[in-house]
Amino acid sequence: MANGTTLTKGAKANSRDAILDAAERLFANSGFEGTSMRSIAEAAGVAQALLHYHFGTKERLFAEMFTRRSEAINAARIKRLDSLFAQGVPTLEEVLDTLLRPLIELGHDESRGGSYFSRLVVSVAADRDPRSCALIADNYDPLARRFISALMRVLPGLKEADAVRGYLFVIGVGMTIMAPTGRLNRLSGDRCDDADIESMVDHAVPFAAAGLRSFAAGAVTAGTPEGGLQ
Amino acid sequence: MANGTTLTKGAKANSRDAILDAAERLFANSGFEGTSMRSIAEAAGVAQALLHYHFGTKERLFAEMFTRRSEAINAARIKRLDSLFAQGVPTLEEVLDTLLRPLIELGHDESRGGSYFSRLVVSVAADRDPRSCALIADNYDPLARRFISALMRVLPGLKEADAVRGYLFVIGVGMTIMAPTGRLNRLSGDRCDDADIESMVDHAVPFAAAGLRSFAAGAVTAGTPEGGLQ
DNA sequence: GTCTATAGTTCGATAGAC
DNA sequence: GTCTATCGAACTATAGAC
Repeated sequence: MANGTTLTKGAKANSRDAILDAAERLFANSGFEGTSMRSIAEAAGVAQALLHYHFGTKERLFAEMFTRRSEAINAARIKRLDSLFAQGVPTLEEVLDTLLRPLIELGHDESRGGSYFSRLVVSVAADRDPRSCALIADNYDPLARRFISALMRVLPGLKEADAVRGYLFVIGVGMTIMAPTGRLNRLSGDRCDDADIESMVDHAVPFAAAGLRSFAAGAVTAGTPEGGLQ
Repeated sequence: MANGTTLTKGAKANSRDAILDAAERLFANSGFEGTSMRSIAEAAGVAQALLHYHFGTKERLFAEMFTRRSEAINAARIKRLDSLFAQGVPTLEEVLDTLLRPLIELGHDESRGGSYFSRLVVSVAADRDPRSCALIADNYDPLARRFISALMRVLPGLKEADAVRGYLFVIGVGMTIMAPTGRLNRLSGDRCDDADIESMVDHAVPFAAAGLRSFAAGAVTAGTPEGGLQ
C-alpha cells in the first residue's frame, strides 16, 4: 500500500514489488538474520542501494514485506467470515476452515511470490523478539479478535478465556500445516504427504473443532476433574 | 555425552558445559544466524578460540547443544511412558501429558541453562532447512514413533495415518505453549497468562485428547462427510 | 586447554554520479 | 529511480604461544 507512484496496482512489475517478492522468498528460506540485502538485490535484479532507497533499512523492508501479504490474506479471511455470518450462524467447522484455508492457500500460491509466506509467518509467530511480536500484534491481533468472538457465537457454551486459548491452539495446529518439513511423510512411511495442503486442512479442521467443543462442554477447569489425569 | 575428560558428569562446571549453556540461551533468543561465536564466548567467559577447539564449527556447536538437552528431555518422556504402560493401558490424557509436560518443564527449568530450550526447539521444528530437519529427525523421530504407537494402543479405533497426523497436530498445540510471546495475555485482556505453563498444559491436554478421539471415531475421511463443511 | 592476534570474508549502509 | 564504489564494522575460523 502507498505505492509512491501513480499506479496503485496493476501488471506493471516495478522494481519495488520485485524487491518485495525476492525478499519474501529469501527471508522465508533463511530467516531475517540469515538473509543478506545483497542476496535480495541480486534475486530481484537490482542494485543493493535501491533497497535502501525504497525501504531505508533491512528491518523496514522485512516489515513491509510481511505486512503486504498479511493484509491480502486477512482481507480474504474477513470477507469469507462476513459472508458466512450473512447467511445465519455457520458451523464451527466452517469458521475454522475460513480461519485456516486462506492462509494456507495464499501462503502456497506458487504463481507469484508464493509458497513461502506461510513458512515465514510461522517463524515470526513463534519468535519472542519484540519486533516479531509487534509484527504479529499489528497484523494479526484484530483478525484474532474477530475470530475469537466468532467462535463464541457458534459455540454458545464457550467462555472467553477458553475461546482465546482455543484460538491459539488452533493456530498451533495450523502451524503444522504451514511449515511442511516432510516429517509427516517420513513418520507415516509415505502414506501421508504434508505438502498436500487440502488433505492437511481437511484433517486439521475436525481435529480443532473437537478440541474446541470439549472446551465448550466445560471439560477442563481444574486438572481435568473426571478425566483421570495423574 | 562423551565428555572427553575423566568426568562424565558432576558438579564440576567445566568450560565445555559453560559454552553449551551460554549457546543454548543465546541461540534461543536470537537464532542460529543471529548469534555470533563472539557473543557466546563472552557469555561463557572464555576466549572465542576455545569454542572452535571444543566444537570445530558453529554448526557443530549448535548440534551438540541441541542434542544435549533433547536427550535429557526424551529420556524423561520415555521413562514416564514406560512406567505408565507397566501399570496397564493408561488413558489418552496420561499419554499426552507425558508427551507434553517434560518438554515444557525441562525447557523452562530456570535453575540452569533453562527456560530457553523449549523456544529453541520450536524454531528448529518449524524450519525447513535440511540441517534443522536432520536435527529433528535424529533427536525426535524415535520418540515420535514410540508415542504414535502408544496413541494407537490407548485409542483402539485410531488408524496409523491418523495417529501420525494427530501426533503432529499435538506437537503444534504444544508449540503454542513452548513459545510464550505474551499474545495470550494480550488477547485475553490479561485473564490468561501464557507463562503459566501448568495451566497451559492442563488446557492443551484435553484439547488434544478431544481432537484425537474425533479421529478415532472416524469422523474424517473425505471432506468431513456429515459435518456440513462448506 | 586456554589464550592473543589476526587473516579473510561478508555484512548493512552511504556517497555521489547519472 | 537506479547505478557504481566503498566505508567501517562484524563475522567465522585459524595460527601459534603458553
